[in-house]
Amino acid sequence: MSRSSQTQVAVLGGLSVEPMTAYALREAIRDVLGHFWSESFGQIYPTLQALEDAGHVERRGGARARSSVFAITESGTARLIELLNEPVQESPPRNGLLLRLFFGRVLGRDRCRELLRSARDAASSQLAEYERLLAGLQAAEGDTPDWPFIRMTVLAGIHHARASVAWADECLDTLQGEQ
Amino acid sequence: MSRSSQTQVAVLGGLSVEPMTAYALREAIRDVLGHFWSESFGQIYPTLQALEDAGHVERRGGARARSSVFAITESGTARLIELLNEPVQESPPRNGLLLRLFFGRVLGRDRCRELLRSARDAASSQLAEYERLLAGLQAAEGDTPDWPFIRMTVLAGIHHARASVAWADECLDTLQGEQ
DNA sequence: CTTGGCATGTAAGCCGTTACATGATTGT
DNA sequence: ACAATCATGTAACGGCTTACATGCCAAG
Repeated sequence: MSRSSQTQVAVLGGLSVEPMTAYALREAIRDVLGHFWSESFGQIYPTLQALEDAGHVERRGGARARSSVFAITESGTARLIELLNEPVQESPPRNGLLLRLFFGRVLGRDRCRELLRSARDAASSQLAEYERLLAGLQAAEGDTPDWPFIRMTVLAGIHHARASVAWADECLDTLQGEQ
Repeated sequence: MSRSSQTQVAVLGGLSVEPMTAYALREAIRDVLGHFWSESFGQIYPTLQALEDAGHVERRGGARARSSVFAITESGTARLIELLNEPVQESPPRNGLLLRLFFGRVLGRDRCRELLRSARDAASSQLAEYERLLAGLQAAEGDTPDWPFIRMTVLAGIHHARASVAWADECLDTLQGEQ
């Protein structure tokens, strides 16, 4: 599954919740999927265009009028289901923090401690943010059929943030006091 | 810090351990950094060339002879330290599994369960692999100055794999029995 | 009447993967 | 001899980000 078809998932999925303008879609992707997904601005418009050409979305309102709203069509829904069923393909790992720590001998223990502390702090505040988000979303969406699925994505963030905090603490322990 | 300078980190860091051929470097990056970093084939050669032009590495053996070994120079070591000290820049998140689960209402509960089970299995076997790796590396590298840092990178894998297993289990619980 | 936010796109350019092309060496 | 592996590159293509370009509308 190429990157562009994953963009189609985000776009069709967004429109499957409700019809909206390209601009609103862009904001929705950033604000709602932002924890685990990103699409750059320059991808969304061409993808919408391609989906319109293929008949998977339709444009309501003049072609260049302000606020032309896109809606998913029946064939678009079928396409979305098809794409969702394609195998998940992971992108190659590229963790800049671990790359630096791996060469910690060269970087120096002190600087490694700094990196770990800031990673710990970042994960810790992210954890707090996810927990707030979970409570907020439960209040807002707790009754919708989407809720159990939305909850999973936030839970993933919580679990990973906790793991990052525990990992950084353990690493800081091993670097403590030595040298 | 652009991607290409992160490639330079991997290349210079690899050569800081010991001089080697481009081919060996490629394998080292894949096998040793593979858990958290990847470089494609077509990046390593041009990067080595650029580093040679800049005087950060030197080529020992004929320009096109077999087994021309690259070694890091003094200025290369300085450059590596400089690069390691640049701020870590995260790549934008793109988690295909969460993207699918988010639209779980469309994908269907059964298929979501399958995705979660296979994610759980993958994380679980990865966890076992990391634990084996940790033991193996401790035996092989336990006495070197690099060991504490190598250990951190494997620990990160262990913590995250455990988090993934716990998360998937929790999600499967919430999907169980309903509907 | 002007600032800021809504809205829609295009284009340049980097980054990176993959496929292709070539040949040497080593083991069988 | 031949296959596998070591070894070194190039080039095309695609994905994605960023910067640019344009204009409407509402509020102050």
